[in-house]
Amino acid sequence: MPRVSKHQSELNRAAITQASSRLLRERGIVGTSVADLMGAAGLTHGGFYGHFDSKDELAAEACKAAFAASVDRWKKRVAEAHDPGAARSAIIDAFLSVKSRNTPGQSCPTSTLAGDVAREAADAPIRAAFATGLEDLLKILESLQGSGSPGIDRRAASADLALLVGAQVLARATAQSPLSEEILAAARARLLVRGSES
Amino acid sequence: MPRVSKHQSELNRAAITQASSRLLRERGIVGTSVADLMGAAGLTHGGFYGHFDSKDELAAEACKAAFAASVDRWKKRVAEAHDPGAARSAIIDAFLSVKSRNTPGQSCPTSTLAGDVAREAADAPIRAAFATGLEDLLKILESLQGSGSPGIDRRAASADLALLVGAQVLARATAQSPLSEEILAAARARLLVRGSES
DNA sequence: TGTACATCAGTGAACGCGCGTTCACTGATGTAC
DNA sequence: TGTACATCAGTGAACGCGCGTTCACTGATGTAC
Repeated sequence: MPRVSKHQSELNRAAITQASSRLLRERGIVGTSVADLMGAAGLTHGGFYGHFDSKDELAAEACKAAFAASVDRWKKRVAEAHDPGAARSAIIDAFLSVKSRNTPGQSCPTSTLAGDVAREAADAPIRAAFATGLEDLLKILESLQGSGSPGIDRRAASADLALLVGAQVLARATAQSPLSEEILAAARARLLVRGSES
Repeated sequence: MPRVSKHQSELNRAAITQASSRLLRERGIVGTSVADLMGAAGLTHGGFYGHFDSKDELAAEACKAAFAASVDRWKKRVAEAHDPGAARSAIIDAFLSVKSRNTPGQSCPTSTLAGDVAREAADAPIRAAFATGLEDLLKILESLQGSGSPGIDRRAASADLALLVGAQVLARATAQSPLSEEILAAARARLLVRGSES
């Protein structure tokens, strides 16, 4: 059934972006085909280039969407928490949860896409999307540190995020082994000890 | 020139494993073809299945080789250092160096292969190789913590490794941005402050 | 030590398949009157 | 409001290409005598 309404076409584009945001996190950029992405949005592959210039461009859009979802989740946790330290703890607990480890398609793109982005060309559009999204998340984490010094807060946020990402990446790579939950627990312990210190 | 001596054949197999160890870290498992791997070892693709049962099996061998190189490097640093704390610092400095960021093919597989391994099937042979290699590195890091408690040393080593891996993975994904070296420096600072505390 | 020949490491063409991208086509949408 | 028709979102076949794997072949290796 060809020619769909303008409104429906916009919904279709959004469906492609959302489905891609999930699938690319689950299977990686190289591991997912355009036909897979279109199929997950309920469409056939031929219509793809009516919405996007290339797979690379879609990957960047999907990356942006994934970061936007993480930013929303983090901001919601900040709004719901009694104080910055509690918000930071809530973000850490959710990030390092076994549920998050088992559902990469819903999880933070910092952990699920970093390895893919690292192998993209220097001018690949997803690189800019990744760096911008990472900066957004860093700013939120920075606001929850409370050392009194912007420079110290910034460094603390960067180290927090690196520890979160490394733990989840290693936990997923060792998911069949006891090492996996051991690493999540160790990272959580170090992050929360630091949190109560400051 | 067909039929090569038994000795040469063993050298060829080792060359395939070594070249693959580098290429798979640089370009990823899905991003590298069997022809690429054989070509890098100076051979043509047809002979591949005389040495390995499948690309998956080679990937596991290449992963083992990469971990063996890391273990050797870490042990060398331990042997050369005046005390465990200095060895830990030397390992951290090397792991988080810009040189290591820019040469993923020579760097620790924990940071370069974790994302790929996370997407492999539960029974893929590289998963077992990765978990075993990770355990070997953890044991070395554990021996350098010096808290006096094996449980605390173990958790500290796991958190150290997660922070190292996360920082390097994020640094590579943001290599075109100032964020990259900022993250490496923040991780280094947190790890070395902790080191001087204990 | 020298010869005859079976073995088998490596080659390169070929297998079926899926990739990203293009394009002629279809027919409902949406606009001009 | 109703009709005529140009537009264009989506379809599915096709493009050239590279993938992992197989296989008939080659000729140096290595063994049996």
